[in-house]
Amino acid sequence: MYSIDKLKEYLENKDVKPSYPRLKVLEYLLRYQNHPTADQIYNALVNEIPTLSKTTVYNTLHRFVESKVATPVCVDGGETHYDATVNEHGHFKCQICKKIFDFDIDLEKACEKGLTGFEILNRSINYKGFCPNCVE
Amino acid sequence: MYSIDKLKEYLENKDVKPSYPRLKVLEYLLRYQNHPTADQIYNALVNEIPTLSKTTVYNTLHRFVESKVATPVCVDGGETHYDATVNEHGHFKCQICKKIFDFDIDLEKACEKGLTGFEILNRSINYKGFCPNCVE
DNA sequence: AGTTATAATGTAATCATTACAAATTTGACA
DNA sequence: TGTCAAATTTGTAATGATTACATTATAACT
Ligand SMILES: [Mn+2]
Ligand SMILES: [Mn+2]
Ligand SMILES: [Zn+2]
Ligand SMILES: [Zn+2]
Repeated sequence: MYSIDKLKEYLENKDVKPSYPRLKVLEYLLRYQNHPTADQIYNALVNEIPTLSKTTVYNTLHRFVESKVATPVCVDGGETHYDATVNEHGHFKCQICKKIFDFDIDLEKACEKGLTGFEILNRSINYKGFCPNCVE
Repeated sequence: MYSIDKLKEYLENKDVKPSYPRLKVLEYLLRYQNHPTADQIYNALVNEIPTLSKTTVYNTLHRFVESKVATPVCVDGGETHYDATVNEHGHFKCQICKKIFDFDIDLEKACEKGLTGFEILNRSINYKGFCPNCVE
C-alpha cells in the first residue's frame, strides 16, 4: 500500500526526519484511516516495536501536527484523535459505536458573518449523532 | 439585566429545578457571554457562594447541557467551555489572547457530501487563528 | 573516532474531570 | 408544623489523558 520509501519521502518533504517510530505512526494513520488516539496508536505498534514509548507517540503526533503531516480531531472533551488526511473535511462521531466518519463539506458557500478582521488559520467541523449502522 | 424570576422561569421551562447554584451559574453564563470553563465559573462564584463546590459546578453544567440550557464548546483538546447561547453558531478561538468569539454561520448552503443515512444531532464549528486585536 | 544535534525513553507530575458516599436541602403531604 | 423521601450539594479520592523533564540512544557530520 504505502512503501517505506514513499513514506520517507513524504516526511522529508514536510521537514520531518523519518525515524522508525515516525514512519510506523504515519503508516498506521494512513493504512487504517480510523482517527486513532495516541493510546490506540501506541497499543497497535508496541508489539512490533517493543521499545516504543508512549511519550514518543505523543512527541511524534505533536511533530506531525506542527508540520501538517496530521491534524488533531477534538470532537468532544475526551481524547484527541489524529488524522493523516490534512485537507479540510468534516468529522461525524457516532454516539453509539464511537466511530468517527469523514465527510466532505464546502464552507465557501456557508456565509460567515462576524469574522471581518479575523485571520483564520484552520477550521474544524464536528458533527454528532447516529451513523447508518446504529440508527434504529 | 436578568431578573431572578426570569431565570427561574427559564430553568423551569427546561425542566431544571432552579436551585441557587444553578441560578447563579446561569446568570454568570448569560451576563458575561465569555464561554467560561467550569473552573472559571467556580472561581467567579465562590466568593458570593462560599459553600460552593466545584463538583456542583460540574453537575450543574452537565444538567444544563442535557436540558439544552447550555452548550459545551470543545475548541481544542484542553478544557471544555460553556455557552448559554444554544442556537447554532460558530466559535473562533484566538491563538494569542485565547478568547473565544461567536460568529454566525449558515450551514444550509454548505453542501455536505457523504452523510446520507446519518442522523445528525448537533454540529459544532470551531475556527482558530488571530482575532482583530491580536493580528499584527 | 569524536563531537554535536536530534530523537526516544521512562518516570513522575499535572490538571481537568469523574466517582462516590455523606450531608444538606427541598417539597409533598399528613 | 412535623415527617419523610427525593433531589441536590458537598468534599474527597480516584481516574485518565497529557506533559515535563532528565537520561539514554541514535543519527549526522567532521
Ligand atoms: Mn478525517
Ligand atoms: Mn458562543
Ligand atoms: Zn455507529
Ligand atoms: Zn486575540
